[in-house]
Amino acid sequence: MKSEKVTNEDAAAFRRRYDDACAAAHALDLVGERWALLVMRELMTGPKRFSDLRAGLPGISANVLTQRLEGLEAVGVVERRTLPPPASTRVYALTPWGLEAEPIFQALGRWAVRSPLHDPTAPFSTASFVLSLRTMFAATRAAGRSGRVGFRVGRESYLAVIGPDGLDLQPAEDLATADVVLTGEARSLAAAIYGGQPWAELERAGAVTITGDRGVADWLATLFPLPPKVEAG
Amino acid sequence: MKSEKVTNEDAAAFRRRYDDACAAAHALDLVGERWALLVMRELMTGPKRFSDLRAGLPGISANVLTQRLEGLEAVGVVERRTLPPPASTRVYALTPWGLEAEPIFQALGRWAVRSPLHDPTAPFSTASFVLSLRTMFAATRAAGRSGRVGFRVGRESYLAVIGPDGLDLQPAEDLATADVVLTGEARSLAAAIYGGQPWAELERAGAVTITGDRGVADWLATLFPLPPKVEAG
DNA sequence: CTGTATCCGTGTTGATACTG
DNA sequence: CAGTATCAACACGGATACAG
Repeated sequence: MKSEKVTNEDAAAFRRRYDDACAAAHALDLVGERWALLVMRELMTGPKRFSDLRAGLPGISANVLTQRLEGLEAVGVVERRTLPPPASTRVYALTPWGLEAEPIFQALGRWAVRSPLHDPTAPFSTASFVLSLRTMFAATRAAGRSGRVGFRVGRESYLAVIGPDGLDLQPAEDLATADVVLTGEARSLAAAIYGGQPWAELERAGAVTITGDRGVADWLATLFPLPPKVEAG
Repeated sequence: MKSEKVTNEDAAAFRRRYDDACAAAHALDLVGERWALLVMRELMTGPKRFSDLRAGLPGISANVLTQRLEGLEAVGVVERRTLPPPASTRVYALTPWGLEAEPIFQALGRWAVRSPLHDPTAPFSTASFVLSLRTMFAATRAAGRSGRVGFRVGRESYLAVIGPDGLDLQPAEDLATADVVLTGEARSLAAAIYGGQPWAELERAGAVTITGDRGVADWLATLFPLPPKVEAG
């Protein structure tokens, strides 16, 4: 019934657009709907299935996720893929242009992390954690030293390569080349990296497992400083 | 009547918040509602009155603008001020932290300007124009040369100082120190600076008036390159 | 003249239940 | 697992009336 009356997808995607030539306003036409940017955030670290997206987006309902994926696909930000057999699963991925939206998340995150109302105890998806590391890395703190840190969060794993060119943090199946591998929930890893909680404490609590060079883990926890909070309103 | 039932402003501002520790998600809790970021955009170039905001936001209704201003004030992004007599007008201004949100607009704008669906013929507010110049300035194109360009758009005026430190573009009442002053609608100025339309053509059409060194105006129009469009979906 | 509050039609959002 | 259908609540936007 809906598809009978709508002549093209653009009309559906732009039901309520801003009438504004400003490119930032256009960005909000494209990805300003509720949940749209968070769907993109989940896809920034790689293709995901429908249910993986739901898992990383606490509170989204299935129909809204469907609508957002359709809308993002219509404007060229997301594409559907079907994995080759034997998986044959349908996944959603960002297009190359969608991938270029990462600076938007960095700007939003850097700004909002100063908010006095920010609640860091809420659910924290793996994609958020990975993006936050890429956002908050302070190259000046690394001071020429280099290292390789593996992360295992849930079923996903990532490798962070810190060197003279900064931080390169990407999904990686093989963490054998890492100096140290940190295993745990995103929230626990964040507690050490952002909250200053000692690794040993998290290990005792069973929240984190460290394999390899603990010195590198301690060093890592000094590389992601948070800016000071704004005075509460 | 509203304030009788609502215990605090946070409840009103967060009726529909994401349950997510990600700072970018929190940013959307703060400023992700429809119109909120565009209200901030209008305030990025300085305090404005209610009716000025409406003028720069085609399509917003008075009650929605009131709601957004209340919400942004509640979270510490906007503050009300009353100008000293004899003006005694109430204006809205960004707080220092609100002003720090400019990188968000730059990231959004830089990303969306590549969109094949972007319509540059829509209304273009003065604030958008000024922000777009700050966003798109390419320091490498200036190549060591310096200059001072005044802009008069409607009743507002701005001074752009281009030098070794890049571009500094701020509101300024006195444009006497400018090498050249460009007067016209934002859209006309953008046609030359972004669209490559010759100044002379715009002058003949009565859309732009140039006072001073035309060579500086021509040079200016080379300093704001737009990235290539993405292939249409 | 500058905002603010209220009513109301319309469309979007989100929870539950359900189907391929 | 991957979505669709239905429905209630609420947000948006227009008009209008009101307050400083």
